[in-house]
Amino acid sequence: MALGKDYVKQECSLARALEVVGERWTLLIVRDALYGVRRFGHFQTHLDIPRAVLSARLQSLVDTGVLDKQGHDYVLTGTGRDLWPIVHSLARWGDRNFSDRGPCRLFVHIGCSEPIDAGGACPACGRVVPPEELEIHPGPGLDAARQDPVSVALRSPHRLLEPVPV
Amino acid sequence: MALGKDYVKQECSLARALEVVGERWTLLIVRDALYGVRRFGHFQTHLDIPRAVLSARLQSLVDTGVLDKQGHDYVLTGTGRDLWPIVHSLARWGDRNFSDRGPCRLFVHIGCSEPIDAGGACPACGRVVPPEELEIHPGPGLDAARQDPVSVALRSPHRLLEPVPV
DNA sequence: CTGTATCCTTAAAGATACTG
DNA sequence: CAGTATCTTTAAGGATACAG
Repeated sequence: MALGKDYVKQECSLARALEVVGERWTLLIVRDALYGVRRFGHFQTHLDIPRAVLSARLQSLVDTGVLDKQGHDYVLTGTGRDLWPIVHSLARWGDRNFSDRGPCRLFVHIGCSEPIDAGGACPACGRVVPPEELEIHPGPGLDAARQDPVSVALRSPHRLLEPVPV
Repeated sequence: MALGKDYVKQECSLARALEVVGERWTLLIVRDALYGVRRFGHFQTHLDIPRAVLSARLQSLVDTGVLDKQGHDYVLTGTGRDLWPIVHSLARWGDRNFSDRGPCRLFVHIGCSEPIDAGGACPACGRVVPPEELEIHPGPGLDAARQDPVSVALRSPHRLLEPVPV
């Protein structure tokens, strides 16, 4: 993010985190990765991001240890997967405050068949559920007349292996 | 953030949230506000941000309903206070993954005298504790030789009413 | 003290074409 | 398919001065 000399000195945890995931596009890339996207071209199709920018972001995420590059696949590390509750909470915050129709998508813990809460935890089992144990369903925030390409294309996020037409 | 035309169409909750708080500086400003900062000059001193940029960010946060301008004070709305667990989780993520000495600051629920967990909840009472009920203590991630100006200047974040020398 | 306005410099975004 | 390279435009950062 290049916040500049002063933030490093400030010894602020939040600033340090934002140096890693605070740049434009970065958290959207991480979200896609949490949904199971691994390939350059699939990120590109989904996000409609300039290739040069995507290249730089992926490189940076590899450098900081959020992604690991395995052949042509970018796969989340533990550090990266650890971002899931944050990504989820932020999306829910967006829903609560800037959507007049509620969430665009609903996440159901496959094991318990319960929708997870705003913090990403399953009310039934109490755990923060990682994305690979979730089913995605279209929510009321989506245009009802339109099918949701994401939730239609897959039930579990980790079946999102092909680029989905948006 | 001006992510561009496509994100709005994408009906993505996360993208919408990032349009509001995803720009550079914005989340740092929100964090300061959560710590009790309200005045233009205090944000400016703390963050060492150009006045023009700070002015634009504050205006934008007021426009989106994260802050409310009351006279010369910028005070968090419910929407803004609602960002606390997210800001806290992100900072903890930064600590866990990018600090070799642990968190820079520790947050203790005043009522229960218990440090809150990574999600911002108090282990004793189970609630997600809002910042005004927290005491800040310097953590091991801080340079031990240096006093932490934030935790020295105040015990509760909401006593951070004066600009603190950094 | 709280901003706005100006000017300059740098960096990032976007579009497009090209290579392994 | 997975990127690089180049070019243009736009936005942001930093310094400074000025007004309410």
